[in-house]
Amino acid sequence: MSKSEPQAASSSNFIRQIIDADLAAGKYAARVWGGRPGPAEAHRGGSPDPARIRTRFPPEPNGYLHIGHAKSICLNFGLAQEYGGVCHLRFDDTNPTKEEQEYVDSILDAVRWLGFDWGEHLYYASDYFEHLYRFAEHLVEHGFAYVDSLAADEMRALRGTLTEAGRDSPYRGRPAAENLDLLRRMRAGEFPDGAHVLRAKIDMASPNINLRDPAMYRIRHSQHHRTGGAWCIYPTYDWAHGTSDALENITHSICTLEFEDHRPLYNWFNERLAEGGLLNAPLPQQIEFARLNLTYVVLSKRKLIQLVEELHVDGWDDPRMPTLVGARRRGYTPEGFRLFAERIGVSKADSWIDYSVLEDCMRGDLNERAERRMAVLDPVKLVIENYPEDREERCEVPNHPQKPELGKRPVPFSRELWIEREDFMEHPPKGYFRLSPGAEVRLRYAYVVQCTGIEKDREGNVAAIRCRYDPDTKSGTAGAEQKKVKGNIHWVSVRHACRAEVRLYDRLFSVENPGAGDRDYRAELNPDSKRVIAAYLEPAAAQAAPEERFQFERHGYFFADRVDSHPGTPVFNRAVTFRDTWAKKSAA
RNA sequence: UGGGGAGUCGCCAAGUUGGUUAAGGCAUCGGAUUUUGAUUCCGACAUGCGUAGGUUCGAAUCCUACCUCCCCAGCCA
Repeated sequence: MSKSEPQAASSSNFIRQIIDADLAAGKYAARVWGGRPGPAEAHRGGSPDPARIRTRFPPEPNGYLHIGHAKSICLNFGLAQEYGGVCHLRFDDTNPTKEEQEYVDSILDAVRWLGFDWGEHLYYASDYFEHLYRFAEHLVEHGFAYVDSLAADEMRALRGTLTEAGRDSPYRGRPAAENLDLLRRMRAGEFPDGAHVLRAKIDMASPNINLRDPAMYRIRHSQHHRTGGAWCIYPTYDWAHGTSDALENITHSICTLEFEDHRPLYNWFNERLAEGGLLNAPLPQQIEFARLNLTYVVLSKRKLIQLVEELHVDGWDDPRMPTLVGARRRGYTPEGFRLFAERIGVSKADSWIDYSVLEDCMRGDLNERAERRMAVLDPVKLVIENYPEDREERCEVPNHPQKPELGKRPVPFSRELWIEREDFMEHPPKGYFRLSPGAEVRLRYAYVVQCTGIEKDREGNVAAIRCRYDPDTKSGTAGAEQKKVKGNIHWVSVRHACRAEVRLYDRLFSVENPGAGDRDYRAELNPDSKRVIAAYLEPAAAQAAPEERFQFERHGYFFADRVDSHPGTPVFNRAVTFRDTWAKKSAA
């Protein structure tokens, strides 16, 4: 009953409890594993399953993975790791009209990026088509399935409603031999799409509508991205999913809440096949958890497609998209996502996670790993009157103040600097401790300066700020700390600055629940979700490699764009800002 | 109005074989440290567990009734 060491930060949840109980009871101890997925006969004679549990992440390759999938991926792979099991990556590719290889590739990439490894366990439901077909014949032979020749709308009419029982199809009583013949001819391609469907024979009066003789096979004469034209009948989700789990020796099949009332069906198929000796017991068990809802975000496939197709964003990997490719390009990190998954937990209660929780997880990770740099995003010139025109010097600046082991870098300093426009106020409110007429402030890692005056343009805007520096206050020199000032602002030497494109991203939507009620979510897009500016960077940021991350001091975390950024001509995306208690306080 | 689920602090979420002070995280509010108004650290933060009754020495945990929310009538997954 030994359990892997509990992860310090993780708390109990209902899935861990189920697994703990199963392990304690030895529920899966006798399983044998034939080395690869297969029916009972393929596992027979195999060795005891080396995996204590088997979970699986089963995406349909019909779109890009998003943040909601990240929760499921972390859950399934995380549980397997934690319990000495394995997690399979299985493509649920049972509907050829919606699936494409492009999506397979991007999903593989996303899971790998999140830091998970499926090892040799990469599977496809389409690999099981032959097994499934054989199983179907078995069910037909035993009177558990029949071929229905009703049209889709006729079938719907007989299904009944939420409160009325359904009625039997006139084809429900077809003899097994006739069903078998029809099924074989369906497979052989003798019938057009929609002519027949294979149905499980369960109970048309069941209060659970999923049990009213659900479809198992439909005829679809179309090319499948993996099996090509080999098949013209394709299994439905309900028929393929549980059986695929069983073929793979899955122990805990974790899915979202909407499948709760499919569970009896999931078990129905597997139990019948196990009784027939086609599948190995113990059978997998389906466990449902609440899917992720995130404020300020839409995750529905339909809406994401619209955002891309209607050009509200720049593509699936737009840094504002909640897709994993988008998050990656934004500068979010796998570690941040894993922290997020652990932090939000898992339960069966419908819940909404505030977007700031995700942001905070990213800050938490980025704070640890990102080297610091100085960048001025909204520049105004600062002229140091008493600093010689032709002089320049280097300031030794730590790459990470809390991690001296990350070393230092030189930052050039000269008479004219760019500073942040918002770091100066001609008429400061109380509590403002940056630059203002007569005020003193430290130029971070350099000197203390005192504001002596300002220059304005014709419109009355501040064109330049003038100041004098105190030569005895240079950071790192003896006595530099004598003069105490509260304000500490960053800067970049005008002469040495690198002008670079910086994309300031913000939430895509300006309301918590886009599209709630009857509103059109597209009317709730945040018009300022992307702002492109030209910023001034210190030299050490100019040579950034693509996908290099920095903290721009006093701003937040930035990520060199993986497609547009090049050393010497960097382009940065803002991943996430800092928390800003001053802005919060002054707004209040 | 059929079936299946869920309701514990602003947001998540432990706790559910009844047992005495209802974990933890995030947020928030104080305070300390700080050459990032960041980080870090310390402290505060549910006489209350959807509501109303009941059982009991004792109930978030058991019983009864009720309320609210979510899912299901694809040959989608």
